[in-house]
Amino acid sequence: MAHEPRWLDAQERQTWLSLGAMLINLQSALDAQMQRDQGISHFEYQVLAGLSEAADHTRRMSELAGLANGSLSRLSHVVKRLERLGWVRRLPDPDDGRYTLAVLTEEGFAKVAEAAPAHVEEVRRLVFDPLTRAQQTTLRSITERINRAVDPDRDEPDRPPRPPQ
Amino acid sequence: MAHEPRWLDAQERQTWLSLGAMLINLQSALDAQMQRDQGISHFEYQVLAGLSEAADHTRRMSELAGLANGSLSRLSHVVKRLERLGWVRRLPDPDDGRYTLAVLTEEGFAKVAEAAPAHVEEVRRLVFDPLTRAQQTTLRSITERINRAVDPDRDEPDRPPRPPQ
DNA sequence: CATTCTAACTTGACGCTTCAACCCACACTC
DNA sequence: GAGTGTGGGTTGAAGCGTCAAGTTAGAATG
Repeated sequence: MAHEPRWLDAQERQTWLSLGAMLINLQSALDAQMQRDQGISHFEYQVLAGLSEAADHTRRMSELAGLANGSLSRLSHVVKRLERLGWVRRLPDPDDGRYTLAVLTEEGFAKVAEAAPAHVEEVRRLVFDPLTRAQQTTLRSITERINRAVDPDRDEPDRPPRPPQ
Repeated sequence: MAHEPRWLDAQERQTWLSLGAMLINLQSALDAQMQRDQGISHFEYQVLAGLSEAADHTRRMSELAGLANGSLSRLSHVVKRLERLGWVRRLPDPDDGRYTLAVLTEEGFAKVAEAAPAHVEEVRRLVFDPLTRAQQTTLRSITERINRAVDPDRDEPDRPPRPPQ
């Protein structure tokens, strides 16, 4: 038999409602800005940006999917579109034919460069500017904790891997 | 001519990456739990829960859409499905025929009651348990600030409306 | 009381994401 | 080196959300 559930109290309830709203609305705001200004989705931007930050503008598909927080299947469909648009090329990894490498083209890089300034500006406006420095710091810690609860196998970037026992 | 964009520094970048990941992964975790245990989406649950919390298990469609953070169009499609499943009924508001009232049925209420315990448990596990009390408090404040930045016309619940000048 | 306006809601089509099935390259085993 | 396993990637179909267009009820205007 199950225990009586630990219902949320009034405080927690408000916090949860507010977080739930943010989950939806922040996403759609970022998507709307990117769609309006650049005609691409926020996810497509993340893919292009992920490539532009790689040393040779090249990444494995699986690596890219992780960066953009999407499934491999979703990425595959999206990269097919981006390839049709001439912003990305795909080729099998010469070192290991199981991997596929996605490479940013010149035109693709130009697109990211064009989109980036308005995007950071929007992130600043919606996320950082409304918060105090202390809140920004706490936000990082909060999101890292929640991310670990959601996916314990996840390794936060820039955090040294815990040494094996 | 545009100013040089205020790029994110290393700190901010990590915070933003972590928040972006949470935006996606928390949502999909909640969705996955609800789909697995109850065969419905998290959004559908929110709709049913929104009705179950109303005095007479009845709400206007537009009110419901706001509660569940979805468009009216999306809600209309979803309620059609919930109606087919026998969990919700729709009728025009007798007081004002422009509104549509959605009413939770007995079966619909039973469904929410069945789904609710595991849902709160999941919310606790993923959101509240990993955080300190102080972080929980700060989280509310952070999400409210971001929500206001995203949509300035939004009125946070349980916050007295600012008196007109 | 006719006209116009506004806002709530619905609908269908289109586009995107998911899901399951599949293919393929390499590793591992015997 | 044949057989099996594993994991990366792709594909097509099915389902869901969005968008634009349409419908309707009531308010506002004359």
